[in-house]
Amino acid sequence: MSDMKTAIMDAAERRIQLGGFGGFSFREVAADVGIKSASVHYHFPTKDDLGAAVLRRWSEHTSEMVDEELKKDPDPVKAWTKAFRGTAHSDAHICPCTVLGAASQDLPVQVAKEVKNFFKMCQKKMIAQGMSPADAANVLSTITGAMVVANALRDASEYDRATRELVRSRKQ
Amino acid sequence: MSDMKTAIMDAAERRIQLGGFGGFSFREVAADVGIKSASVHYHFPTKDDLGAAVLRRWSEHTSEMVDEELKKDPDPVKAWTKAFRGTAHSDAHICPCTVLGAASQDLPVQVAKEVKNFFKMCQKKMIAQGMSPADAANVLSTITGAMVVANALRDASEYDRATRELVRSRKQ
DNA sequence: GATAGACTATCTATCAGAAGATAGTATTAG
DNA sequence: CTAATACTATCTTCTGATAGATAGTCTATC
Repeated sequence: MSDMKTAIMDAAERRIQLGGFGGFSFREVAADVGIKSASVHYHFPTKDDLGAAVLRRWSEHTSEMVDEELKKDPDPVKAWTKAFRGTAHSDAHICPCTVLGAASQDLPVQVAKEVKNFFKMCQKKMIAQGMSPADAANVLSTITGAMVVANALRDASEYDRATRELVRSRKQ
Repeated sequence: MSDMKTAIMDAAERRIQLGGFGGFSFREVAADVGIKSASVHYHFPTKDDLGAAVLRRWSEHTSEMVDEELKKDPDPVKAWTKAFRGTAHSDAHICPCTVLGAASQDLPVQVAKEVKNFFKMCQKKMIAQGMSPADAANVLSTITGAMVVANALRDASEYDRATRELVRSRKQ
């Protein structure tokens, strides 16, 4: 993948995190990376393509991140909580799949499918790591919602408050 | 409040639930209620005004709904879980404050403030009902995230799976 | 009771800006 | 030379917003 293609995806990812699919334009992304909007179309023919590519990369990235965390601590709940915590405490504050998941009914099919795949990946991976389907659903919802609430309240520590309790009760 | 003003807010609320703040236009809302876009401006001068009004009404409505649930069952966790469950299983599938909370960094200040107020209201009310601040943060995040995940997966029963576990573990 | 004025709600028409997308052209590296 | 990359220029459509006209309703005064 070319540097420019990566830079475009970085910019688009950031803007999706801030304002969702309708919250970014080819012109904004182009300005972010220092080219013209028509040139973005060269790398990603349509907006759908760009959005889907960003989400697919995020999903792969998240999967790898969780694997890394699991090497440090074998508890899957802790691994997932910690992986999402990194996002909640980053400048972006929230994961792009969560932003689009909340508004997924108005998304182009191609993009909505990637959103769906992200959450499916999370659940399947959790279950493969030994969690029950019920626990997987609960943990995924809690860390997802914690990002949303923390983002809305503009207080990243809200993520820790919501998830600390979760990890504690589950350790028993 | 006039019937037309209510109808406009109903239409805007619905469209916010589907696609967020950028996901609706004056023309769409106007068409939904059978008037022209300029007439919507008569009732709500700016888009910010309309969005903020919708969220404020939703917040009040939610507060009342929880009060109703509490009359049937004094357990606040159950009351909140049930109130949000109604939204998750409705046609809209998700609460407008959650949609905008996920993308709240790109919102007009007036609207972002209403989103913040909604989540603050939820937490304060939970604590006033006897929940600990940690439990309030955890429950609010879980039911919020459950709506997002269920919406993304296009499966409302996912809300039940995520929250059933929560209610069980908390009852002890 | 009738009439003048004000208010309410909607309309038509229009604006300036931004959006996604395309065609055709230029530049540059191998 | 040619292939990859980025450009200029442009199109159409949609957006929030405003100005001004119109019709109906309410109210207060004569």
